[in-house]
Order: sequence, then C-alpha cells, then structure tokens
Amino acid sequence: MKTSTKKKLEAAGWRVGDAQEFLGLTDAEEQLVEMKLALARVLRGAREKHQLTQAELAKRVKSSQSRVAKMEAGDPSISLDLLMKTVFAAGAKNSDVAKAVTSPRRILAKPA
Amino acid sequence: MKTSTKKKLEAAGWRVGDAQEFLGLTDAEEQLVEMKLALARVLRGAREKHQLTQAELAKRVKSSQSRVAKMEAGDPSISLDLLMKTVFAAGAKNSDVAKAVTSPRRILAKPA
DNA sequence: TGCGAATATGTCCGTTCCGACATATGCTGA
DNA sequence: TCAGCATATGTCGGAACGGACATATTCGCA
Repeated sequence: MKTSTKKKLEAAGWRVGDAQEFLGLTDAEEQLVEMKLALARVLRGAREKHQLTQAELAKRVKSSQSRVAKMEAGDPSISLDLLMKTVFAAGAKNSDVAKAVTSPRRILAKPA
Repeated sequence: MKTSTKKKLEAAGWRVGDAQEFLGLTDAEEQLVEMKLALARVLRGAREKHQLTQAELAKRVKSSQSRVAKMEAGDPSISLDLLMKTVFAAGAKNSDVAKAVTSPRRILAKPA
C-alpha cells in the first residue's frame, strides 16, 4: 500500500491491516479449497462424459490411477497444477472450468 | 493438430489417434501454462489496483516478496496453488480469474 | 543527481507432492 | 457365486516447490 494512502486512512481513524489481512488470507485459502472441490467434480464429469477410465486418463497425463482417484475425491495431497492439467486432459471445456471458479457450488457433472 | 499435418501422418502410415492423445496431453499442459501467464497478469493488476506492494501482499499469504515477484514474472517454479491463492488474496474478483481461464490472451491488468 | 523504496534475481535446504506400486473394496454380468 | 474390471486407499523414495535470505536493479521524488 502506498504510504500516502495509508496515512490518509490512518488520519481518518482506520487501523490499517491486521484483521483484514487475516481475513483476506483465510478467504483466499477457502476460495482455493472450494475451487479445488469444484474442479474435482468437473473432472469426474468430463471423464465420464468421454467414457474414460481413471487408468486411461492417468496415462494421458503421465500419472497413475490412484492419483486420479484422489483428484476426484478432493484429496488435499493433490496440487492445483495436477488437477487443472488433468481436467483439461479429460476434455473439459474452458467454460466448465470458468464456472467452477465463479460459482463453485453450482458445478455439476453432466453425464454424456 | 493441423488437418494437413494429420493427412501427412496418415499417408505415412501413422495411427493418428495415438499421436493426438500425445498432443492432447501437450494441449493440456499448454493450456495450463497459458492460464498461469494470464493469472500472473491478473495478479499484477489486482495488486496495483489495491495499491499493495509485493512485500505487503507476500505477508498476506505468508510468502516472501521474491516469490510474489516471480509469480508476476510467470516464473515456472511457482505452483498454480500459490499463484491462485495469491490472486485471491490480492483481491481479484472471481470473474477476473474466470476470464483468465476462458480467454487467457485477452486478460489485461486494468489499473484502478 | 542521489537516496530510499519497490521490484527483480539467485541460492539454500526443509517440506510437500509426485509417480510407482501394492492391495483393498466395489460393481456388473455370466 | 465369483471372475474381471473399475475405483479407492496406503506407502515409499525422489523430484519439485516452498520460505527465508542475500543481493542486484529499477523507479520516484526531494
């Protein structure tokens, strides 16, 4: 934050930082988690739509069946990188991914 | 894959399905990379809009200034997890992130 | 022009995530 | 029922990513 801006805020009686920073972090993390869960659903939907087994999809992304299972289960040991790459490899549309970002709870796995 | 390329491959006796799967993987990876670059731009835009320094933003996500610099530079050593979390922490709207997904090349860092 | 703040670049080493593999559970049709 | 395939769960060693820190380099303004 600019020093000038900060000074103005402080002059106006605001306590700059602290709680808001804390909440900001928590919020960001929660948004990330929700996004991952939504993507897990997108992944399953896309995979089933294209009639791929977990093993086949795993092969595409040079991963393993167990990882794909964990991705779809929302396992926290899965990185967003791997998840996103696999989502794309499963043939999900960009718009599906976008939906997962904007309204994470509304995502659904539309069958073929 | 280009149609012309495909035909050449087929004429040469290749099974194009396999090649395409391979390319499909490449596509997924490329989509991921483009998305990261787009998010890097979103990050800088959001940070500047909210008048945060890299150091301040770093503190929010319990990271370091150098990491934030690398994020904005599109450094490949930055995970999508860290990048996305920081983008959210910088106050980017979900819609901005969604845009980065749908049309990665069109994203711009609109100043305040 | 110079000085301080902001940003960029590079390295160290601990932690986390990876693929590979083993194995268990679940599901479907013969 | 059980045989065969799909999915789920757990473990391991190695690779990738993390924060911290040191150190340029660039930028704004007095």
